[in-house]
Amino acid sequence: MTEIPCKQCPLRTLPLFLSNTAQEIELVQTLRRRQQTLAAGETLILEGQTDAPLYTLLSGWAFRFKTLSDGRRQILNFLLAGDFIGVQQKMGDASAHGVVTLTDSVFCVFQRDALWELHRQSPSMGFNITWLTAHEESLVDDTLLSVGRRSAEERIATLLILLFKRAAALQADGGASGVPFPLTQQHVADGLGLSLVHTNKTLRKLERRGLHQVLDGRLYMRDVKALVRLADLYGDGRPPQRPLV
Amino acid sequence: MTEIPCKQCPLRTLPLFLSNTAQEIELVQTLRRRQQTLAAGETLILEGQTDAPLYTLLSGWAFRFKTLSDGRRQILNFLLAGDFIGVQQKMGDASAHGVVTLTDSVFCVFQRDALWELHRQSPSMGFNITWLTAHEESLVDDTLLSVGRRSAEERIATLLILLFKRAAALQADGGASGVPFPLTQQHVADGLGLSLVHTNKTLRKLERRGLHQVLDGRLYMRDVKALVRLADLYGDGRPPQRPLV
DNA sequence: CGACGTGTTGATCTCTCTCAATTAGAGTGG
DNA sequence: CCACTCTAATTGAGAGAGATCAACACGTCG
Repeated sequence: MTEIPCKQCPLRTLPLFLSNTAQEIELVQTLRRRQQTLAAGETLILEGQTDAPLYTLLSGWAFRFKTLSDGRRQILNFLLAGDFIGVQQKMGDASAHGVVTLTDSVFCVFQRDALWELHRQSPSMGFNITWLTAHEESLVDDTLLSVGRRSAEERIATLLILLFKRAAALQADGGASGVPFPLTQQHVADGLGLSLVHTNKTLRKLERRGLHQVLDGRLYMRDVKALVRLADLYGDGRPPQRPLV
Repeated sequence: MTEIPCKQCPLRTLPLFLSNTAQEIELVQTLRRRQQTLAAGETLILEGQTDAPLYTLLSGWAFRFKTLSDGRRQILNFLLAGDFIGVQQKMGDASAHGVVTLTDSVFCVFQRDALWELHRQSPSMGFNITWLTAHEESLVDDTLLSVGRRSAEERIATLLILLFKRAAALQADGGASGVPFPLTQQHVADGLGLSLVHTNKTLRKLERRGLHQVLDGRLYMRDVKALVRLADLYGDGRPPQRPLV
């Protein structure tokens, strides 16, 4: 597979991403070491691995996770094209989480001090990385709210909506034809702190109620209103309604 | 209350914090607008508030949280001296979470574009902020693992250990005399996705078993080994033991 | 002194987990 | 083409961790 130069990175043309100056793109190109292709289900970063480099997910889906010693696994968040991987660890540190692909994926691999060089040579990109990191945290915040305080039904509705939104933003039709849904029910369970069996039953219940449909590896939203109501998500920016008492 | 110049910031002398050049301190001083004092239980940032500035917690305890419209609350993480607050929101954005104090607290308030100025004028401090942000995310990751996959006992053990560690790092004796513990059981419950009643029962169980003690607003660790075993926390860097089958 | 916030405990109730079994592809090898 | 194996999805049944409901104790405070 031939490597695509940063200048022609397919992600750059998406409306989701900021446009950069030619200089900035050149800088990124300098720091990029190579591309790495992984098949579905393969491990990019081992939990506890030291000296993992900085990656960017160029295409495909993956997820970050942590496990307990008896094997219980919690998926921390799902990674889609454009996401950073490995900002967390200080050089020399053990990675606090593993990363595994959900689909065949391509990653851009950066030299280990890329994060610092990026800050040093382009404060504006450094600022963006801080912001992206903070934004990723807010995704984990959302999941924590779900797992801590939402019922199984509500959690699943929330996950479907949020994943759909993210995936839809990456495709031209904005999700009209559904979005890829490469997760198994085990992934959904591990992402929401539920058991596999209960995840299955809840997923089926919502599907039978006509709220959504997973078909052939794609997710279709059939009743967004009902899902949003279930998830108790409020439109961007509007403050949550507090209880009247 | 007189304001302390950054040069004499009490946090700077703690071993936990990086030393900065005189220039960097001068820069921070420039961007700092004022100090703000809040009593225990007061709100620093309202959920959904727009244009919240950037803060730093100079002294005291606080927490970030999100709520559902029916009042269910999830505490995302606890904030101790030295923590940043408000890196998440892009300017103009609504804050995705609220911040409330647990004790009387003092915050440093920065002008809204401080984050950008810091990056622009000191890439090295910008880099540190990225790292701190990533580190805060990893705290949320830890909590998500707890809430998603640990039992009530395990969650509480985990929380006690992690809070103790953070608080102990801020005091001279390293926690030998216990650490402040300004949380009510409701806070513990909201931080761990448990009900108040079950939190109480579990807390009492661990206390009766001699694992810890909460006395007069301070937390004492009585059997760290047992707590660590319960929490399934492994020492820094050692990879988790995977199940043998 | 009554109101309120916090902690405590007992008694149910229920949501979700665990255990068990079945079905439906997809891939492999003979 | 047909067993055979594996993974993922599905469904039923029973069990249990944790939620909810209800009281009460204690200290603080106006």
